[in-house]
Amino acid sequence: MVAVVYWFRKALRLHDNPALIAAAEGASSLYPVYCLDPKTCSRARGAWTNPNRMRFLLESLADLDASLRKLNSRLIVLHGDPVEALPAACKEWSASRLAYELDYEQYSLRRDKAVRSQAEQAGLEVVTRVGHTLVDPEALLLLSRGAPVTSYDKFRGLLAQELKARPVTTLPPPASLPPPGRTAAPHAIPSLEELGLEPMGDAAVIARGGEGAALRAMEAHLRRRDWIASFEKPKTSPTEMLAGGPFDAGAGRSTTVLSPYLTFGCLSSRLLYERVAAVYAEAAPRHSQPPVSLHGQLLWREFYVCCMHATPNYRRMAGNPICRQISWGEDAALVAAWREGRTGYPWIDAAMTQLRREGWIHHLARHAVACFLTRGDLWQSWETGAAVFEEYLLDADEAINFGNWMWLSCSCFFYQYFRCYSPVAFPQKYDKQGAYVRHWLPQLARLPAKYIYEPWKAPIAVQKEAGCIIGVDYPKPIVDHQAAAA
DNA sequence: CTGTAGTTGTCCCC
DNA sequence: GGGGACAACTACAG
Ligand SMILES: Cc1cc2nc3c(=O)[nH]c(=O)nc-3n(C[C@H](O)[C@H](O)[C@H](O)COP(=O)(O)OP(=O)(O)OC[C@H]3O[C@@H](n4cnc5c(N)ncnc54)[C@H](O)[C@@H]3O)c2cc1C
Repeated sequence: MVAVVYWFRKALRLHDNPALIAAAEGASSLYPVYCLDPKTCSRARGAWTNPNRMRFLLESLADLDASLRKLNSRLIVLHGDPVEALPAACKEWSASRLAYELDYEQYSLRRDKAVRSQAEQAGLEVVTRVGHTLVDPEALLLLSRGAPVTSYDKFRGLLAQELKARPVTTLPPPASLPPPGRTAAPHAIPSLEELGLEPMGDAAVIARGGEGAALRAMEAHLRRRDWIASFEKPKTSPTEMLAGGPFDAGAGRSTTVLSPYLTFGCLSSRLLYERVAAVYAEAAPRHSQPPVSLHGQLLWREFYVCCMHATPNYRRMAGNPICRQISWGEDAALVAAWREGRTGYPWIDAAMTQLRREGWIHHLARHAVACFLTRGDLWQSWETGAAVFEEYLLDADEAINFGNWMWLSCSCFFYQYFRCYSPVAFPQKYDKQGAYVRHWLPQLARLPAKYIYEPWKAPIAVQKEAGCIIGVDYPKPIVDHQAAAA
Protein backbone atom coordinates (compact mmCIF):
# COMPACT_ATOMS: atom_id res chain seq x y z
CA MET A 1 0.00 0.00 0.00
CA VAL A 2 1.58 3.22 -1.14
CA ALA A 3 -0.29 6.37 -0.13
CA VAL A 4 0.85 9.49 -1.99
CA VAL A 5 0.09 13.17 -1.52
CA TYR A 6 0.25 15.26 -4.68
CA TRP A 7 0.53 18.93 -3.83
CA PHE A 8 -0.90 21.33 -6.42
CA ARG A 9 0.55 24.84 -6.29
CA LYS A 10 0.97 26.09 -9.85
CA ALA A 11 0.26 23.57 -12.63
CA LEU A 12 -3.47 23.66 -11.90
CA ARG A 13 -4.04 21.15 -14.67
CA LEU A 14 -4.06 17.48 -15.54
CA HIS A 15 -2.52 17.76 -19.01
CA ASP A 16 1.26 17.81 -19.29
CA ASN A 17 1.79 17.50 -15.56
CA PRO A 18 4.97 15.44 -15.04
CA ALA A 19 4.96 15.74 -11.25
CA LEU A 20 1.40 14.43 -11.04
CA ILE A 21 2.24 11.46 -13.27
CA ALA A 22 5.32 10.73 -11.17
CA ALA A 23 3.21 10.99 -8.02
CA ALA A 24 0.74 8.42 -9.25
CA GLU A 25 3.32 5.86 -10.30
CA GLY A 26 2.91 2.71 -8.25
CA ALA A 27 0.57 4.46 -5.82
CA SER A 28 -2.39 2.64 -4.33
CA SER A 29 -3.99 5.87 -3.19
CA LEU A 30 -3.38 9.45 -4.28
CA TYR A 31 -4.49 12.52 -2.34
CA PRO A 32 -4.53 15.59 -4.61
CA VAL A 33 -4.29 18.63 -2.34
CA TYR A 34 -4.21 22.38 -2.71
CA CYS A 35 -3.24 24.47 0.29
CA LEU A 36 -4.85 27.89 0.70
CA ASP A 37 -2.32 29.86 2.64
CA PRO A 38 -3.64 33.14 4.07
CA LYS A 39 -0.49 34.41 5.72
CA THR A 40 2.44 33.85 3.49
CA CYS A 41 1.69 32.11 0.22
CA SER A 42 3.26 34.09 -2.56
CA ARG A 43 0.54 33.52 -5.10
CA ALA A 44 -2.26 33.76 -2.55
CA ARG A 45 -0.67 36.79 -0.90
CA GLY A 46 -2.25 38.84 -3.62
CA ALA A 47 -5.23 36.60 -3.85
CA TRP A 48 -6.25 37.39 -0.31
CA THR A 49 -6.31 41.08 -0.96
CA ASN A 50 -7.45 40.84 -4.55
CA PRO A 51 -10.83 39.13 -4.92
CA ASN A 52 -10.50 39.02 -8.70
CA ARG A 53 -7.39 36.86 -8.57
CA MET A 54 -8.85 34.72 -5.82
CA ARG A 55 -11.91 34.33 -8.03
CA PHE A 56 -9.66 33.11 -10.83
CA LEU A 57 -7.88 30.73 -8.44
CA LEU A 58 -11.12 29.29 -7.02
CA GLU A 59 -12.50 28.76 -10.51
CA SER A 60 -9.29 26.97 -11.41
CA LEU A 61 -9.60 24.75 -8.35
CA ALA A 62 -13.23 23.99 -9.12
CA ASP A 63 -12.33 22.98 -12.65
CA LEU A 64 -9.51 20.82 -11.37
CA ASP A 65 -11.87 19.18 -8.88
CA ALA A 66 -14.39 18.47 -11.64
CA SER A 67 -11.72 16.87 -13.83
CA LEU A 68 -10.42 14.81 -10.94
CA ARG A 69 -13.92 13.60 -10.15
CA LYS A 70 -14.23 12.22 -13.67
CA LEU A 71 -11.28 10.03 -12.69
CA ASN A 72 -12.95 8.99 -9.42
CA SER A 73 -10.71 11.32 -7.50
CA ARG A 74 -11.22 14.83 -6.11
CA LEU A 75 -9.39 17.93 -4.95
CA ILE A 76 -8.70 18.20 -1.25
CA VAL A 77 -8.36 21.80 -0.05
CA LEU A 78 -6.24 22.47 3.02
CA HIS A 79 -6.07 25.76 4.88
CA GLY A 80 -3.14 27.40 6.63
CA ASP A 81 0.62 27.48 6.33
CA PRO A 82 1.72 24.63 4.04
CA VAL A 83 4.74 24.05 6.24
CA GLU A 84 2.32 22.84 8.91
CA ALA A 85 -0.68 21.69 6.89
CA LEU A 86 1.19 19.46 4.47
CA PRO A 87 3.13 17.33 6.98
CA ALA A 88 -0.02 17.02 9.10
CA ALA A 89 -2.03 15.79 6.14
CA CYS A 90 0.69 13.35 5.13
CA LYS A 91 0.64 11.96 8.64
CA GLU A 92 -3.15 11.70 8.78
CA TRP A 93 -3.23 9.71 5.57
CA SER A 94 -0.09 7.68 6.35
CA ALA A 95 1.47 8.86 3.13
CA SER A 96 4.88 7.56 2.18
CA ARG A 97 5.41 9.93 -0.74
CA LEU A 98 4.94 13.65 -1.33
CA ALA A 99 5.13 15.00 -4.85
CA TYR A 100 4.97 18.47 -6.34
CA GLU A 101 6.11 20.54 -9.31
CA LEU A 102 9.22 22.67 -8.76
CA ASP A 103 8.68 26.38 -8.35
CA TYR A 104 11.65 28.74 -8.33
CA GLU A 105 9.98 31.85 -6.92
CA GLN A 106 11.66 33.24 -3.83
CA TYR A 107 8.87 32.51 -1.39
CA SER A 108 8.24 29.08 -2.89
CA LEU A 109 11.87 28.05 -2.58
CA ARG A 110 11.84 28.85 1.13
CA ARG A 111 8.48 27.20 1.69
CA ASP A 112 9.40 24.06 -0.22
CA LYS A 113 12.70 23.72 1.57
CA ALA A 114 10.87 23.69 4.89
CA VAL A 115 8.15 21.32 3.71
CA ARG A 116 10.68 18.98 2.13
CA SER A 117 12.86 18.75 5.20
CA GLN A 118 9.83 18.02 7.40
CA ALA A 119 8.61 15.38 5.00
CA GLU A 120 12.00 13.74 4.78
CA GLN A 121 12.36 13.74 8.55
CA ALA A 122 9.04 11.95 8.72
CA GLY A 123 10.47 9.34 6.38
CA LEU A 124 8.57 10.35 3.25
CA GLU A 125 9.97 10.12 -0.23
CA VAL A 126 9.82 13.57 -1.87
CA VAL A 127 9.33 13.55 -5.64
CA THR A 128 9.64 16.72 -7.73
CA ARG A 129 9.55 17.52 -11.43
CA VAL A 130 9.98 20.57 -13.64
CA GLY A 131 6.75 21.50 -15.38
CA HIS A 132 6.33 25.25 -15.50
CA THR A 133 8.82 26.02 -18.25
CA LEU A 134 10.12 24.74 -21.58
CA VAL A 135 13.46 23.82 -20.01
CA ASP A 136 14.73 23.29 -16.50
CA PRO A 137 16.14 26.65 -15.36
CA GLU A 138 18.73 24.64 -13.47
CA ALA A 139 19.99 23.16 -16.76
CA LEU A 140 20.28 26.61 -18.28
CA LEU A 141 22.16 27.80 -15.24
CA LEU A 142 24.73 25.10 -15.94
CA LEU A 143 25.05 26.17 -19.57
CA SER A 144 25.66 29.77 -18.54
CA ARG A 145 28.10 28.60 -15.86
CA GLY A 146 26.01 30.04 -13.08
CA ALA A 147 25.83 33.55 -14.52
CA PRO A 148 22.56 35.32 -15.24
CA VAL A 149 22.01 35.86 -18.97
CA THR A 150 20.69 39.35 -19.65
CA SER A 151 20.73 39.35 -23.44
CA TYR A 152 17.91 37.72 -25.35
CA ASP A 153 20.09 36.63 -28.25
CA LYS A 154 22.60 34.99 -25.99
CA PHE A 155 19.77 33.33 -24.11
CA ARG A 156 18.30 32.03 -27.36
CA GLY A 157 21.60 30.40 -28.17
CA LEU A 158 21.81 28.61 -24.86
CA LEU A 159 18.15 27.67 -24.96
CA ALA A 160 18.56 26.18 -28.43
CA GLN A 161 21.45 24.14 -27.10
CA GLU A 162 19.37 22.85 -24.21
CA LEU A 163 16.34 22.15 -26.41
CA LYS A 164 18.55 20.15 -28.76
CA ALA A 165 19.56 17.91 -25.89
CA ARG A 166 16.08 17.80 -24.37
CA PRO A 167 13.40 18.82 -26.88
CA VAL A 168 10.06 20.14 -25.73
CA THR A 169 7.73 17.27 -24.92
CA THR A 170 4.27 17.12 -23.40
CA LEU A 171 2.37 14.48 -21.47
CA PRO A 172 -1.29 13.64 -22.00
CA PRO A 173 -3.61 13.90 -19.01
CA PRO A 174 -3.68 10.70 -16.94
CA ALA A 175 -6.32 8.19 -18.08
CA SER A 176 -6.86 7.14 -14.49
CA LEU A 177 -5.60 7.99 -11.03
CA PRO A 178 -5.41 6.01 -7.79
CA PRO A 179 -8.36 7.11 -5.64
CA PRO A 180 -7.82 9.11 -2.47
CA GLY A 181 -8.85 7.41 0.77
CA ARG A 182 -11.44 8.83 3.11
CA THR A 183 -10.62 12.11 4.79
CA ALA A 184 -11.85 13.16 8.22
CA ALA A 185 -12.88 16.66 7.12
CA PRO A 186 -14.66 17.50 3.84
CA HIS A 187 -11.87 19.82 2.58
CA ALA A 188 -14.18 21.43 0.04
CA ILE A 189 -13.37 24.43 -2.15
CA PRO A 190 -14.45 27.57 -0.27
CA SER A 191 -16.28 30.56 -1.73
CA LEU A 192 -14.94 34.12 -1.77
CA GLU A 193 -17.33 34.95 1.06
CA GLU A 194 -16.18 32.01 3.16
CA LEU A 195 -12.65 33.31 2.82
CA GLY A 196 -13.77 36.64 4.17
CA LEU A 197 -13.23 38.45 0.89
CA GLU A 198 -15.57 41.12 -0.36
CA PRO A 199 -17.29 39.89 -3.47
CA MET A 200 -16.01 41.33 -6.68
CA GLY A 201 -17.10 44.98 -6.34
CA ASP A 202 -16.35 46.80 -9.58
CA ALA A 203 -13.95 44.14 -10.80
CA ALA A 204 -14.33 42.97 -14.39
CA VAL A 205 -13.79 39.43 -15.62
CA ILE A 206 -11.41 39.12 -18.55
CA ALA A 207 -10.90 35.37 -18.18
CA ARG A 208 -12.47 32.53 -16.25
CA GLY A 209 -10.07 30.33 -14.32
CA GLY A 210 -9.40 26.69 -15.03
CA GLU A 211 -7.69 24.23 -17.30
CA GLY A 212 -10.85 23.80 -19.37
CA ALA A 213 -11.16 27.51 -20.03
CA ALA A 214 -7.43 27.68 -20.77
CA LEU A 215 -7.56 24.92 -23.37
CA ARG A 216 -10.66 26.39 -24.98
CA ALA A 217 -8.98 29.80 -25.21
CA MET A 218 -5.85 28.27 -26.71
CA GLU A 219 -7.83 26.28 -29.27
CA ALA A 220 -9.83 29.35 -30.25
CA HIS A 221 -6.61 31.24 -30.95
CA LEU A 222 -5.03 28.34 -32.82
CA ARG A 223 -7.93 28.29 -35.25
CA ARG A 224 -6.81 31.76 -36.40
CA ARG A 225 -3.78 30.30 -38.14
CA ASP A 226 -2.75 33.40 -40.07
CA TRP A 227 -2.98 35.48 -36.94
CA ILE A 228 -0.79 33.02 -35.01
CA ALA A 229 1.77 32.74 -37.82
CA SER A 230 2.05 36.47 -38.44
CA PHE A 231 1.89 37.63 -34.82
CA GLU A 232 4.29 40.54 -34.18
CA LYS A 233 4.11 41.74 -30.63
CA PRO A 234 5.29 45.35 -31.06
CA LYS A 235 2.57 45.87 -33.68
CA THR A 236 -0.29 44.82 -31.41
CA SER A 237 -2.51 47.52 -29.98
CA PRO A 238 -2.69 48.29 -26.25
CA THR A 239 -6.13 49.85 -26.53
CA GLU A 240 -7.91 47.13 -28.51
CA MET A 241 -11.10 45.89 -26.86
CA LEU A 242 -13.21 44.69 -29.75
CA ALA A 243 -16.84 44.67 -28.73
CA GLY A 244 -18.24 41.20 -29.23
CA GLY A 245 -14.74 39.82 -29.54
CA PRO A 246 -15.01 36.17 -28.56
CA PHE A 247 -14.66 35.99 -24.78
CA ASP A 248 -13.04 32.59 -25.09
CA ALA A 249 -10.30 33.94 -27.32
CA GLY A 250 -8.86 36.82 -25.40
CA ALA A 251 -11.98 38.97 -25.05
CA GLY A 252 -11.26 40.98 -28.19
CA ARG A 253 -7.76 42.03 -27.15
CA SER A 254 -4.83 42.22 -29.53
CA THR A 255 -2.78 39.53 -27.77
CA THR A 256 -3.78 36.10 -26.48
CA VAL A 257 -4.57 36.95 -22.82
CA LEU A 258 -3.30 33.47 -22.00
CA SER A 259 -1.02 34.94 -19.33
CA PRO A 260 -3.21 34.18 -16.28
CA TYR A 261 -3.47 30.58 -17.45
CA LEU A 262 0.28 30.29 -17.89
CA THR A 263 0.96 31.89 -14.51
CA PHE A 264 -1.36 29.54 -12.63
CA GLY A 265 -0.33 26.65 -14.82
CA CYS A 266 -3.87 26.01 -16.08
CA LEU A 267 -2.09 25.84 -19.43
CA SER A 268 1.26 24.20 -20.05
CA SER A 269 3.72 26.51 -21.78
CA ARG A 270 5.11 23.45 -23.54
CA LEU A 271 1.74 22.50 -24.95
CA LEU A 272 1.23 26.04 -26.21
CA TYR A 273 4.73 26.01 -27.69
CA GLU A 274 4.09 22.70 -29.49
CA ARG A 275 0.71 23.75 -30.83
CA VAL A 276 2.06 27.05 -32.14
CA ALA A 277 4.96 25.16 -33.72
CA ALA A 278 2.43 22.98 -35.53
CA VAL A 279 0.74 26.07 -36.96
CA TYR A 280 4.15 27.37 -38.07
CA ALA A 281 4.88 24.05 -39.76
CA GLU A 282 1.73 24.41 -41.84
CA ALA A 283 2.28 28.08 -42.57
CA ALA A 284 5.97 27.55 -43.36
CA PRO A 285 8.09 29.15 -44.48
CA ARG A 286 6.23 32.37 -43.83
CA HIS A 287 5.85 33.01 -40.13
CA SER A 288 7.16 35.62 -37.75
CA GLN A 289 10.30 35.01 -35.69
CA PRO A 290 11.50 35.68 -32.18
CA PRO A 291 11.63 38.06 -30.48
CA VAL A 292 8.37 39.39 -31.95
CA SER A 293 6.61 36.11 -32.76
CA LEU A 294 4.33 34.16 -30.44
CA HIS A 295 7.11 31.65 -29.86
CA GLY A 296 9.25 34.67 -29.12
CA GLN A 297 6.85 35.64 -26.31
CA LEU A 298 7.19 32.24 -24.71
CA LEU A 299 10.96 32.61 -24.97
CA TRP A 300 10.74 35.94 -23.13
CA ARG A 301 8.93 34.13 -20.36
CA GLU A 302 11.66 31.52 -20.29
CA PHE A 303 14.30 34.25 -20.41
CA TYR A 304 13.05 35.94 -17.25
CA VAL A 305 12.47 32.72 -15.32
CA CYS A 306 16.02 31.58 -16.03
CA CYS A 307 17.42 35.01 -15.27
CA MET A 308 15.70 35.12 -11.90
CA HIS A 309 16.99 31.66 -11.14
CA ALA A 310 20.57 32.92 -11.57
CA THR A 311 20.16 36.24 -9.76
CA PRO A 312 20.25 36.93 -6.02
CA ASN A 313 17.92 39.66 -4.72
CA TYR A 314 16.09 39.68 -8.06
CA ARG A 315 13.07 41.35 -6.49
CA ARG A 316 15.10 44.33 -5.30
CA MET A 317 17.55 46.95 -6.50
CA ALA A 318 19.83 46.68 -3.47
CA GLY A 319 22.19 43.75 -3.63
CA ASN A 320 20.95 42.78 -7.09
CA PRO A 321 24.02 42.34 -9.30
CA ILE A 322 22.18 42.81 -12.61
CA CYS A 323 20.33 45.94 -11.49
CA ARG A 324 21.58 49.48 -11.95
CA GLN A 325 21.68 51.39 -8.69
CA ILE A 326 19.60 54.52 -9.17
CA SER A 327 18.54 57.06 -6.56
CA TRP A 328 14.82 57.02 -7.08
CA GLY A 329 12.59 59.52 -5.32
CA GLU A 330 10.30 58.59 -2.48
CA ASP A 331 7.06 60.45 -2.90
CA ALA A 332 4.14 58.50 -1.49
CA ALA A 333 1.62 60.99 -2.87
CA LEU A 334 2.86 60.56 -6.44
CA VAL A 335 2.85 56.78 -6.09
CA ALA A 336 -0.67 56.80 -4.67
CA ALA A 337 -1.93 58.98 -7.52
CA TRP A 338 -0.36 56.60 -10.01
CA ARG A 339 -1.71 53.48 -8.32
CA GLU A 340 -5.21 54.86 -8.02
CA GLY A 341 -5.37 56.30 -11.52
CA ARG A 342 -5.36 59.96 -10.48
CA THR A 343 -2.35 61.29 -12.39
CA GLY A 344 -4.45 63.58 -14.54
CA TYR A 345 -3.22 61.83 -17.69
CA PRO A 346 -6.23 59.91 -19.03
CA TRP A 347 -4.19 57.29 -20.86
CA ILE A 348 -2.21 56.45 -17.71
CA ASP A 349 -5.26 56.59 -15.46
CA ALA A 350 -7.37 54.45 -17.80
CA ALA A 351 -4.67 51.79 -17.92
CA MET A 352 -4.28 51.80 -14.14
CA THR A 353 -8.05 51.55 -13.80
CA GLN A 354 -8.15 48.59 -16.16
CA LEU A 355 -5.31 47.01 -14.19
CA ARG A 356 -7.20 47.39 -10.91
CA ARG A 357 -10.56 46.28 -12.20
CA GLU A 358 -9.64 43.62 -14.73
CA GLY A 359 -6.23 42.46 -13.51
CA TRP A 360 -4.82 42.53 -17.04
CA ILE A 361 -3.49 45.23 -19.31
CA HIS A 362 -1.77 44.96 -22.66
CA HIS A 363 2.00 44.72 -22.69
CA LEU A 364 2.41 48.21 -24.14
CA ALA A 365 0.07 49.66 -21.53
CA ARG A 366 2.36 48.07 -18.94
CA HIS A 367 5.25 49.80 -20.70
CA ALA A 368 3.48 53.14 -20.63
CA VAL A 369 2.52 53.13 -16.96
CA ALA A 370 5.86 51.64 -15.86
CA CYS A 371 7.82 54.23 -17.83
CA PHE A 372 5.62 56.99 -16.42
CA LEU A 373 6.15 55.88 -12.80
CA THR A 374 9.91 55.44 -13.11
CA ARG A 375 12.28 57.10 -15.57
CA GLY A 376 9.67 58.92 -17.61
CA ASP A 377 7.81 61.22 -15.25
CA LEU A 378 7.49 60.44 -11.55
CA TRP A 379 11.00 59.07 -10.89
CA GLN A 380 9.72 56.55 -8.35
CA SER A 381 11.33 53.18 -7.73
CA TRP A 382 10.49 50.24 -9.99
CA GLU A 383 10.14 48.10 -6.87
CA THR A 384 7.15 50.20 -5.85
CA GLY A 385 5.55 49.70 -9.23
CA ALA A 386 6.27 45.99 -9.28
CA ALA A 387 4.58 45.60 -5.90
CA VAL A 388 1.43 47.30 -7.22
CA PHE A 389 1.45 45.09 -10.33
CA GLU A 390 1.96 42.02 -8.16
CA GLU A 391 -1.10 42.93 -6.17
CA TYR A 392 -3.43 43.61 -9.09
CA LEU A 393 -2.35 41.40 -11.99
CA LEU A 394 -4.15 38.11 -12.54
CA ASP A 395 -0.98 36.96 -14.27
CA ALA A 396 1.43 38.23 -11.58
CA ASP A 397 4.63 36.25 -11.98
CA GLU A 398 7.72 37.08 -9.97
CA ALA A 399 10.29 36.46 -12.69
CA ILE A 400 8.39 38.19 -15.48
CA ASN A 401 7.02 41.07 -13.46
CA PHE A 402 10.18 42.11 -11.66
CA GLY A 403 12.29 41.50 -14.75
CA ASN A 404 10.09 43.67 -16.95
CA TRP A 405 10.12 46.42 -14.32
CA MET A 406 13.91 46.42 -14.45
CA TRP A 407 13.64 46.61 -18.23
CA LEU A 408 11.23 49.53 -18.28
CA SER A 409 13.12 51.51 -15.67
CA CYS A 410 16.37 50.96 -17.62
CA SER A 411 17.82 49.13 -14.65
CA CYS A 412 18.74 46.03 -16.65
CA PHE A 413 18.32 44.52 -20.15
CA PHE A 414 17.48 47.84 -21.79
CA TYR A 415 19.19 51.21 -21.46
CA GLN A 416 17.85 53.61 -24.09
CA TYR A 417 16.27 55.82 -21.50
CA PHE A 418 15.73 58.67 -23.94
CA ARG A 419 13.13 56.50 -25.63
CA CYS A 420 10.32 57.66 -23.49
CA TYR A 421 6.61 57.08 -23.87
CA SER A 422 4.49 60.20 -24.09
CA PRO A 423 1.21 59.79 -22.18
CA VAL A 424 -0.44 61.91 -24.90
CA ALA A 425 1.22 60.97 -28.20
CA PHE A 426 1.56 57.23 -27.63
CA PRO A 427 -2.11 56.27 -27.20
CA GLN A 428 -3.02 58.60 -30.04
CA LYS A 429 -1.29 56.22 -32.43
CA TYR A 430 -3.76 53.47 -31.62
CA ASP A 431 -6.95 55.16 -30.57
CA LYS A 432 -7.64 58.56 -32.09
CA GLN A 433 -11.14 58.77 -30.68
CA GLY A 434 -10.15 57.70 -27.19
CA ALA A 435 -12.65 54.84 -26.93
CA TYR A 436 -10.39 53.04 -24.47
CA VAL A 437 -10.19 56.04 -22.14
CA ARG A 438 -13.94 56.64 -22.43
CA HIS A 439 -14.59 53.03 -21.46
CA TRP A 440 -12.44 53.00 -18.33
CA LEU A 441 -12.94 56.62 -17.30
CA PRO A 442 -16.60 57.38 -18.00
CA GLN A 443 -16.29 60.83 -16.43
CA LEU A 444 -14.30 61.77 -19.55
CA ALA A 445 -16.65 60.04 -21.97
CA ARG A 446 -18.20 63.19 -23.41
CA LEU A 447 -15.00 65.14 -24.03
CA PRO A 448 -14.18 65.83 -27.68
CA ALA A 449 -11.49 63.56 -29.13
CA LYS A 450 -9.23 66.56 -29.50
CA TYR A 451 -8.83 66.81 -25.73
CA ILE A 452 -9.30 63.21 -24.65
CA TYR A 453 -5.61 62.66 -23.83
CA GLU A 454 -4.99 66.18 -22.51
CA PRO A 455 -8.27 67.37 -21.02
CA TRP A 456 -6.65 70.23 -19.10
CA LYS A 457 -6.26 71.96 -22.45
CA ALA A 458 -9.99 72.00 -23.09
CA PRO A 459 -11.55 75.46 -22.78
CA ILE A 460 -13.80 75.74 -19.76
CA ALA A 461 -16.87 75.97 -22.01
CA VAL A 462 -15.94 72.61 -23.54
CA GLN A 463 -15.41 71.10 -20.10
CA LYS A 464 -18.85 72.31 -18.99
CA GLU A 465 -20.45 71.00 -22.14
CA ALA A 466 -18.83 67.60 -21.52
CA GLY A 467 -19.90 67.62 -17.87
CA CYS A 468 -16.32 67.22 -16.76
CA ILE A 469 -14.55 70.07 -15.00
CA ILE A 470 -10.82 69.46 -14.76
CA GLY A 471 -9.75 69.80 -11.15
CA VAL A 472 -13.23 68.83 -9.96
CA ASP A 473 -14.55 65.81 -11.88
CA TYR A 474 -11.12 64.69 -13.06
CA PRO A 475 -7.71 65.70 -11.66
CA LYS A 476 -5.29 68.19 -13.15
CA PRO A 477 -1.99 66.57 -14.23
CA ILE A 478 0.21 65.86 -11.20
CA VAL A 479 3.34 66.51 -13.25
CA ASP A 480 4.19 68.30 -16.46
CA HIS A 481 5.28 65.54 -18.85
CA GLN A 482 7.30 67.94 -21.03
CA ALA A 483 9.20 69.26 -18.02
CA ALA A 484 9.64 65.79 -16.52
CA ALA A 485 11.02 64.47 -19.78
CA ALA A 486 13.57 67.27 -20.04
C1' DC B 1 39.27 50.22 -28.71
C1' DT B 2 35.66 50.60 -32.21
C1' DG B 3 31.62 49.28 -34.25
C1' DT B 4 27.19 47.47 -33.97
C1' DA B 5 22.82 46.01 -32.44
C1' DG B 6 18.96 46.30 -29.53
C1' DT B 7 10.90 43.37 -29.50
C1' DT B 8 7.55 47.83 -28.63
C1' DG B 9 9.88 56.71 -29.08
C1' DT B 10 8.71 61.15 -30.88
C1' DC B 11 8.17 64.41 -34.12
C1' DC B 12 7.66 65.92 -38.75
C1' DC B 13 6.58 65.26 -43.30
C1' DC B 14 4.61 63.07 -47.29
C1' DG C 1 0.23 55.29 -41.45
C1' DG C 2 4.83 54.90 -42.96
C1' DG C 3 9.57 56.60 -43.58
C1' DG C 4 13.41 59.24 -42.04
C1' DA C 5 15.87 62.44 -38.80
C1' DC C 6 16.88 62.98 -34.32
C1' DA C 7 19.37 61.89 -30.14
C1' DA C 8 21.99 58.82 -27.83
C1' DC C 9 22.27 54.40 -23.96
C1' DT C 10 25.00 50.10 -22.88
C1' DA C 11 26.73 45.47 -23.71
C1' DC C 12 29.17 42.73 -26.24
C1' DA C 13 31.61 40.97 -30.40
C1' DG C 14 35.61 41.61 -32.93
C1 LIG D 1 6.19 46.22 -16.24
C2 LIG D 1 5.72 44.90 -16.78
C3 LIG D 1 5.28 43.91 -15.90
C4 LIG D 1 4.86 42.67 -16.38
N1 LIG D 1 4.42 41.72 -15.49
C5 LIG D 1 4.03 40.51 -15.94
C6 LIG D 1 3.59 39.51 -15.04
O1 LIG D 1 3.56 39.70 -13.83
N2 LIG D 1 3.20 38.30 -15.55
C7 LIG D 1 3.23 38.06 -16.89
O2 LIG D 1 2.85 36.97 -17.31
N3 LIG D 1 3.66 38.99 -17.75
C8 LIG D 1 4.06 40.21 -17.33
N4 LIG D 1 4.50 41.14 -18.24
C9 LIG D 1 4.77 40.73 -19.64
C10 LIG D 1 3.64 40.93 -20.63
O3 LIG D 1 3.17 42.24 -20.56
C11 LIG D 1 2.51 39.96 -20.39
O4 LIG D 1 2.98 38.65 -20.33
C12 LIG D 1 1.48 40.00 -21.52
O5 LIG D 1 1.01 41.31 -21.70
C13 LIG D 1 0.33 39.06 -21.20
O6 LIG D 1 -0.65 39.13 -22.19
P1 LIG D 1 -0.84 37.97 -23.25
O7 LIG D 1 -0.97 36.66 -22.55
O8 LIG D 1 -1.95 38.39 -24.13
O9 LIG D 1 0.55 38.03 -24.02
P2 LIG D 1 0.95 37.39 -25.45
O10 LIG D 1 1.57 38.46 -26.25
O11 LIG D 1 -0.20 36.68 -26.04
O12 LIG D 1 2.13 36.37 -25.08
C14 LIG D 1 1.91 35.00 -24.76
C15 LIG D 1 2.62 34.67 -23.48
O13 LIG D 1 4.01 34.93 -23.56
C16 LIG D 1 4.49 35.40 -22.31
N5 LIG D 1 5.00 36.76 -22.46
C17 LIG D 1 4.55 37.70 -23.28
N6 LIG D 1 5.26 38.82 -23.16
C18 LIG D 1 6.19 38.59 -22.24
C19 LIG D 1 7.24 39.37 -21.69
N7 LIG D 1 7.49 40.62 -22.08
N8 LIG D 1 8.01 38.80 -20.75
C20 LIG D 1 7.79 37.54 -20.35
N9 LIG D 1 6.81 36.76 -20.83
C21 LIG D 1 6.02 37.28 -21.78
C22 LIG D 1 3.33 35.41 -21.36
O14 LIG D 1 3.32 34.21 -20.63
C23 LIG D 1 2.15 35.50 -22.30
O15 LIG D 1 0.98 34.99 -21.75
C24 LIG D 1 4.91 42.41 -17.77
C25 LIG D 1 5.34 43.41 -18.63
C26 LIG D 1 5.73 44.64 -18.15
C27 LIG D 1 6.20 45.68 -19.12
